[in-house]
Amino acid sequence: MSCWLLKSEPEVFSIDDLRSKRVEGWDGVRNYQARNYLKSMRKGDRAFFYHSREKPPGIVGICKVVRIAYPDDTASDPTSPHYDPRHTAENPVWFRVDVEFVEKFPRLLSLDVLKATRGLEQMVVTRKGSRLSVQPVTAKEWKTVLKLLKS
DNA sequence: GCCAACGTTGGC
DNA sequence: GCCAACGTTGGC
Repeated sequence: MSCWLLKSEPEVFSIDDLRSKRVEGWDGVRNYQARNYLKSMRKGDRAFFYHSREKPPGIVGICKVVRIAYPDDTASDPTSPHYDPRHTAENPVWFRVDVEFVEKFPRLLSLDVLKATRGLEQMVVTRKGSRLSVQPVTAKEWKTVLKLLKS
């Protein structure tokens, strides 16, 4: 089982939105590297839910993959901000997975804290200029982050 | 809201 | 296939 980190602007889609919907398609990803990570996700994989463009940004909870990658229809919708004419039913370019709410942390683990935590120096999200919205997380990093909740 | 860092596009 | 110009992301 792999671990991931999914970024979302809470103004657009927050952990609370996921909690009330229970399951939601993680759509709108329009970056090839992020898409490739989406496609390598397996059912049951867990992901940190990260709020970006927040004050402060950070990890707010956990969700899990309940459906593996399938075509992201928002790419076929001309009215969608994520529309891409190259994407067709025959040749889908963009994909999404479905994620289910697992838990919301009692407090946010801020990016500042993550950056200052020993063992998370190599974590993708703590690296400068890291814009990837779907990121792999190592098992070790996953445990280190969870430990922060107990401190 | 600014802008650095990054990804993509397209002229050549 | 290089790389300048452009668009976007996201911390600050």
